[in-house]
Amino acid sequence: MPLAKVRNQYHHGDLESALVATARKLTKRNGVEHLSLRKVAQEIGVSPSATYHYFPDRDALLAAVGFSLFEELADYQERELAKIIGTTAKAAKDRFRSLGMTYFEWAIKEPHFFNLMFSEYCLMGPNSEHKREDSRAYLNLTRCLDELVSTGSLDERMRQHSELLSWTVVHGATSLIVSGHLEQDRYESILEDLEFSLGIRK
Amino acid sequence: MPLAKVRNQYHHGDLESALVATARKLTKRNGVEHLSLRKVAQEIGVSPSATYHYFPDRDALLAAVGFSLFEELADYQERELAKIIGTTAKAAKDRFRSLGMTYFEWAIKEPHFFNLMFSEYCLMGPNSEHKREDSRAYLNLTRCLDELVSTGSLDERMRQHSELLSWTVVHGATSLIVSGHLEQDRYESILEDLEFSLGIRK
DNA sequence: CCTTTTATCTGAACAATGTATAGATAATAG
DNA sequence: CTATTATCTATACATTGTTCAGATAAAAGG
Repeated sequence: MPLAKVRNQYHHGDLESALVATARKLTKRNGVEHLSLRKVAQEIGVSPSATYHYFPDRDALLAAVGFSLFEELADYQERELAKIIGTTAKAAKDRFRSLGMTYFEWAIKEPHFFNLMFSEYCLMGPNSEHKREDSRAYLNLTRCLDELVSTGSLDERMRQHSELLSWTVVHGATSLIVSGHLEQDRYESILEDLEFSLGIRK
Repeated sequence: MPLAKVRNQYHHGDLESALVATARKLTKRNGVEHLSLRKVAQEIGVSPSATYHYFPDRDALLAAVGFSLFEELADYQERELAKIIGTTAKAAKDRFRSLGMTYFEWAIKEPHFFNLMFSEYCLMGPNSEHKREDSRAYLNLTRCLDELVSTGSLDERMRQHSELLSWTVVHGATSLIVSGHLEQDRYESILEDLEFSLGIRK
């Protein structure tokens, strides 16, 4: 049974994970466009050609990193969501706010990650297995909106409009701020504008 | 007086414009990450080093292309806006809808352009001369919202919330669709959701 | 245990890239 | 007509992604 052994001079043990992890680290530091396959291999202590046993090319490695980041983001959101307990209207509103804030904070903390996720390396084709409907982040949003309705904070007629609206506002504001087109301190007020327009009053 | 002469074997005449134009063409075809400085020079018929008299590096050329695209987008939006004449409430609503649709259509027609504009090549620092407030696109939006208010289609209390909300929804939905996270045919209904939540009824 | 097979990695090579530097050429100014 | 300046070329270098033949180790079969 192949144990995850430490570096063995020739056989690495778990090179695939090491490639993704190291590519993640270097992307975090220098951004997508400056990630070098050779540097990744060098950092691990392996020859450049070794990578081609696990990824057909550089793009595929970056895509693997990118898609794993969606999971990381969802993990982070769910951790923060879990901190808000209760079934009151206030708790539901806090959770809605939290979903918007965590998306933004996560992107601001690591803008290179955010750029990778929505770059041409992580394009989601029509047959992609990573789609919106399956995504945990989107599921969390729909659940949160349902809570708002059931606690009387969101009008039922607004419910169907609020789903894509919330998502696009949160993503759009984050994208604009990360790319420098919008000041960072505007974000929270945009969330308030969203809640206001959806009829979620304090 | 130096006329814009045709290729003169040695001196080009207007190499700077040619560089931007050719980089634009190749980016449109192959995307940002596959743009090669040498290919740009070759296409023009000039040596690779010649480019460094006008741009310090590849990133600067791409930034020049990117920033010029913001002007192109605004041009397109204004051309379409000019087709809708009149000061009625319906005209104002049509213009609002047009602003959202043209942003999206422009991005869908040339996704490589859209990706460049909001990539790390076109980062807007705090001292950037290309900022939101100056931007024509944003000015058109504010004017359009003022029209909606003055024609009685938008509540004054909603006016202040609608500015950033409209912008982030339009940009966010476009970004998500371009990156494949959202189906293209959802866009128009998102605009309708936005109008509904802002209280702009038909 | 030994041998064969398979998975994993290395080494060397290739073309293409961004970029720096020195020098050539043409336009301009005196 | 000469000197100066702007513009471009030629050459070179390190780095990149990628390929391929072969080396090495692990697994499988006897």
